[in-house]
Parts: sequence; structure tokens; C-alpha cells
Amino acid sequence: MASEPIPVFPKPVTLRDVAALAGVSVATASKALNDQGRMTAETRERIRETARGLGFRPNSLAQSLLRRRSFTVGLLTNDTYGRFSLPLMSGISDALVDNGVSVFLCNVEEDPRLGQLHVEAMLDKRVDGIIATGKRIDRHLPIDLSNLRVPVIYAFTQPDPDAIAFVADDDGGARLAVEHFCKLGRKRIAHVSGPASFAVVPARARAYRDVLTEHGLPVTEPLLGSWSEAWGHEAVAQLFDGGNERPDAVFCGNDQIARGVIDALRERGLSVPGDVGVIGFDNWEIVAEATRPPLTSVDMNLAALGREAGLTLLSLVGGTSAAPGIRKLPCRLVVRQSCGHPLDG
Amino acid sequence: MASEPIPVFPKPVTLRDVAALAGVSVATASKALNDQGRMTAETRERIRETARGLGFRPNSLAQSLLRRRSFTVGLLTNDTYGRFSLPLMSGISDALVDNGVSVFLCNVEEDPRLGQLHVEAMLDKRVDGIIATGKRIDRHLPIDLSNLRVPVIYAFTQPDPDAIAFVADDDGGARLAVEHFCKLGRKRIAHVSGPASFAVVPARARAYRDVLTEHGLPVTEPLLGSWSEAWGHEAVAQLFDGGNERPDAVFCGNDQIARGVIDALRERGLSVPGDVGVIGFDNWEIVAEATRPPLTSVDMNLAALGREAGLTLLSLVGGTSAAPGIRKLPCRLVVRQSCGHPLDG
DNA sequence: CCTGTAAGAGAAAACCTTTTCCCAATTAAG
DNA sequence: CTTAATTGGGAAAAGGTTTTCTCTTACAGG
Repeated sequence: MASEPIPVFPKPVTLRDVAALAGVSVATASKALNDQGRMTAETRERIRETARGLGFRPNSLAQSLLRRRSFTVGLLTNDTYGRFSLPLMSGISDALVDNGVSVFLCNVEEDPRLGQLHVEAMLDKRVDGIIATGKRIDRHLPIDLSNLRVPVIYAFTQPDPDAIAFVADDDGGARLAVEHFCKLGRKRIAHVSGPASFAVVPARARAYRDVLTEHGLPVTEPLLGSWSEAWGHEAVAQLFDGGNERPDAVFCGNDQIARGVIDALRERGLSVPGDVGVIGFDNWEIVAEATRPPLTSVDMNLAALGREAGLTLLSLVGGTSAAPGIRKLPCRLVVRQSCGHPLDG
Repeated sequence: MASEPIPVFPKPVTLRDVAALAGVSVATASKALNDQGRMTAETRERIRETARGLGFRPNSLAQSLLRRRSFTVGLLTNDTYGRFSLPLMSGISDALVDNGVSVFLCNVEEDPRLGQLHVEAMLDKRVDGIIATGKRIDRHLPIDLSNLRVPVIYAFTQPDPDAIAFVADDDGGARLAVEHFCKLGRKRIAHVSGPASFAVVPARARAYRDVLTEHGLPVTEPLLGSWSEAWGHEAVAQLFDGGNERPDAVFCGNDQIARGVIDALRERGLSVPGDVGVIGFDNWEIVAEATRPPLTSVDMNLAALGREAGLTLLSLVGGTSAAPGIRKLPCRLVVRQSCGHPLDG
């Protein structure tokens, strides 16, 4: 009877092995592989060939220890289901993988103890820097990152003003949406958004009012509720049941609200975009593409934001000093069908 | 004019610093902190006190180099937007953080080059092991992990049969749903699912048939389409427009289909769950809770699956050998309102 | 008083790589 | 032929920690 096949993992080949096989010292081997030092071209090539043959890969731990740089960063988030943090992560990873940097993802929920644990683990592992993100801009993670031994960058969340943060230009995004409605000839544009306690809500509401004023259109008070489809439904009831003049466009604070609005409009026999145009926010494709008709929505370009954050962190790690403050990155309007075409045309 | 405040990061305190301040050798200091070696209780306590005072934290890189163990694992995924991989990640992280293990998250999309890049970066950084996951069970990642220097565990995806894999018990989940309908007294239970090319589709369909047969109920051919709401709509048309007897329950292959089904039923004036009960699959809360009525759905317990995978990887790293093969973890039915109460009662 | 043992603490090697400095040998210049 | 410069390559230290081995001192037993 055959004995249990216990998987045995071969010892990694070290520089010493390469050097021995090539008949040189480790110093020479190292220099050969790193294009350093002086030696004959043949020696260099022979060492390289040996290393290739052996499948040598330098031990990052040893390199990191020496260089005091681990080519590792930490991403801290409390966005458990990743609606915002995953696109960010994707951008960050994209920007960094080509530099050989890997990313520790740490979900700290809302638990300070967990946050502490993760941060300490990362610092012990000598991450080169940390990117902190969250699921809402105006709340920070349940942990203080202000006096760490490594640079910290905030993305999609904004802490004390002398930190470095990247956020989406919410006002700009809202302007994009409302101006698009204006361009299409809509005249009575309503705004249905989330809870006033979220910083983005009043910000977008102000942009909404500004654009309407600039265009000489009537401003109605934004309807604030929750971020849910159910609220979208109810908001439609409020907008269309009163005796007021009915809107011909609704700019929604997120895609779920927009979805609720569209469904409610259809149930009332109103056509979208024929009678009422709708624009959402977040461009959560899985929702935006499932609405009928597909939802026009403001995209915060989170992957690009992540990329910027990653690159900035990298340059910070490299010793460049960056000015503190908040950088707003532009949003982009993804036009599908729910907003309609120009009315006169 | 004040000069630019260049943030300066203080040198980390090393064991040498602690030893010097405590007036002992680094060897003694190390032993004091690790509860090793012999020394007077006072010496030990004095060293500890010094370390605490200095805020000493051992350099993981140095420890890892020596122990040939980095307390780091890699999670490889191609599920960009993390519907499945994030709950998994959450479970893995949960299981490992208490052991001081951090997780590299690597999204390899469908790109073999990217996969190669990430895997090499992780191996260079001496991860202790790798967990591979994906967004569908029957496809593996675009990269070969079979001859790595570290243990590999698959989660929610199943590769060659002599690997170790954790997957959800799809059949069991489907049984759970259909049996629940039976228990509620539903008699004509339909099944609407995704594309036949996904391995889970025929598996669940078979479980569906089996349960109906066991209960002596009529089996109708499952309707296969895409994973979208739109398909849910269309399936309802097929089910309810023909002259066939109409179903009083629909078991759907995922929550998006279920949502489409529920919306379509409502549009036809059929009440859910009054006239027709609906159960979904995945328990994607953001969808399940937004349907009207809230959707009963099969939950694959992905976090638990991740936890198991993490713990198993850990024991593998520790030298335990585990039997190859696929472990199926049970699903659970999350009952909300769309499936209804017992009809008689 | 002498020897054996145990306690307390340090020296040094090991993990793996990079880099600085140094040495020997060859070549060029005078 | 001597001196200086250059070339090819190695020795060793550094990075921070753990662990084994060794050394010194004190103490108990005879």
C-alpha cells in the first residue's frame, strides 16, 4: 500500500546556490543579476544563465529588510461589501502591481479593536504606506492614523484637513447631471437624495440649486430620505400626488433611489424618459443596467481615484513631499436611456 | 517664510535599542520578550518594561526571514466587483487576523499575464499560502497554481480533483428552497435559472427535480436563460402566457432573476406570495431586501466558507497534511416574505 | 577546601540579499 | 623596469531577530 503522499515543498533556491553553481561569490552573483559592479561580460552572462536555469528569485523579505522598504501597502476599509472600495482597490492595485507592490486588504468594519489589530499587523510587516478608505466621505475609520511611521493617504473619505486625500468631485458630478437635463430642455427638474447627515447630500443639493438658478429654472426643495429604492418610490408619490406642477426630470442621489423612482413612475403610467427623465448617481452597473430603461448615472471614476491615490502614495514613499489637502477628481456622466434625448430636435 | 514641513518618519525602535537601554544583550532581550531562556524575574520584567516604554514592536520581516514563515497569505480572485469574493475575503480575514496573518488581495481579471505577475510577487514576498477563488465554480483562474512552493486552497471554485477545495453545497441549497415550498403546500413549482454552461445550473436543476419527484409533485422542465432581471421577466411570460397550468411557486437561480420574476408577476396583477411564491439564490442582501416583498433566498454562507478555507490553509502551512478533495459546505435558507406562509393553517 | 551543578547572561550563527571596501593581477605609461 | 591605474572579483558588514552554544559566577554537597 502506498504511503500518504505528503506534499513536500522544495526549498527555494537562494543566491548562494546560484553563486556556488556558477563558481563565484554571492557578492559577484548579486552584482551580476543587478547590473552592478564590474566583471567580464561572460561572467555576468554565465551567472545570469545559472540563475535562470535554477529558477532563482530573490527573497523579497531579505531585500526589504535591507532596503527598509517592503513594496507592500495596506488598504484599510470599512466597506464590507465593497461597493466603493473594490473599484478603488482595483485602481490602486493596477497602479502598483507594475511596480512590484502588493496590497494588504483589511476590512475593519466599525470595530476599533479590529482596526488597531490590522494596523499593527501591517506596521509590523513594514508596509511602505497605508491607504484609508470608507463607504462614506464624511466619516472616517474607527482608528487614528495620524501619527504613524508611514505615509497615509485617504481615498473617498476625508479626515483632518492637513492630511492628503482624494475624493470625487461631488458638486461637479451633480452639476454634470443637472446641466445635462438643462441641455436636453427639461424645465422642472426635481432632486431626490439621501439623508442630510451625509455630507454629499447638501453638497449635491447646492450644486443642483446653483445650476438651476444659472439657467433661470425653478428650484424646488430637494427631497431627502434614505438611500433606498423604497424612498425613491415614496418620493415619486410626494412629487406627483401633490397639486404642484409635476417635474419632467428627477436627479437622484444614488442609483437605488433612481431605480425606485423609475419603477414608481412606470407604475403610474408615466413614461421614462418620455414624460420624466431620470439620472442616478454612482453608476453601479449592476443596478443601472437592470433598470428599464437603463439608467443614466454619474460615475465617480473610483478606479481612477484609486490609481491616483496609489501613485501618490508611491511617490510619497519615494521621499517626494506632497502638499496636504483634498484633491477632487472629476466625475463623468454615463448616458444610457433614462435621461432621454433632446426634447426639441 | 516657513520652510515646507517635510513629514519625517521616526526610525522604528529595534530590539537592539531595547537591549541597550535595559543594559542587556539583544539575546537576553529577545528571550525576555518571548518567554524563552532563563533569567531572573526582575531582569525579564525590566526588559519588558523598557520595551513597552519604547513602544518596541519586532520587525516582522526579520522574523519571517528567520522563521521561513511570513504570516501572510494571498487571495487570488477574478471577481472584480467582489459579489462573491468579498464575503469570502471577509471570512478568511476574520479567521486569520487573530493569528497575525494578513491577506494580499490580488485581482487578476482574466489576464494570465496579470495573474503571473501577482503570483510571482506573492511568492517573492514569501506568502505562506494561497487561496484561489473565482466568480463561478466551474472555471478556474487563468493561471496554473499546481506546482507552487506553497500550499494552495481553492474556495468557491474547483480545479483538478487532487486539490483541496471548499465550495457551497449547491444541490443542498436548491433542495432547501424546493423543500421549503413543498412544506408550505405549494404544488406547481417552477424553476428559472441561468445558462446551462454554468455547472451549478444543471446541479441545482437536478436537485429541483429530485425533490419534486420525492414529494410526488409534477416536474416541469427548468427554464434556462441568463442571470439577469430581464430573463426573469421573460421567463414569467413563458410560464404564465402558455396554456399550461400556472405555477404557484418559482425557484430562481439567483436573486436578480428572482427580482425580475417578482416584478413581472406584480405587473401581471399576481400577488407575491399570495398567488405565487418566489425564492432566490445567493442572498445578495442589497437585492433581496429591495424587492417587494423582500426576497426569501438561499445563502451560500460564503463568509463561513472563507473562514474554513483560511483555517485549513493555516493548518496546512503548519505542516498538517490534509486530504485532497472537495468539501461542500451547507447553504442556509433566509426566509423573508416572498415565499409565503403555509397555505393551509 | 574542592568539585560538580545550576543559574544567568552573552557571543555568534543563521536567515538572504546588497553594497562598500579591499586585494590581486593585469595593463598602460613613463 | 618601475610606478600608476584599471580591471575582475571577493570579504565583510548591514538589516533585525531568534536560537544554540558557551562562559562565568554562585552555591550546595562532600
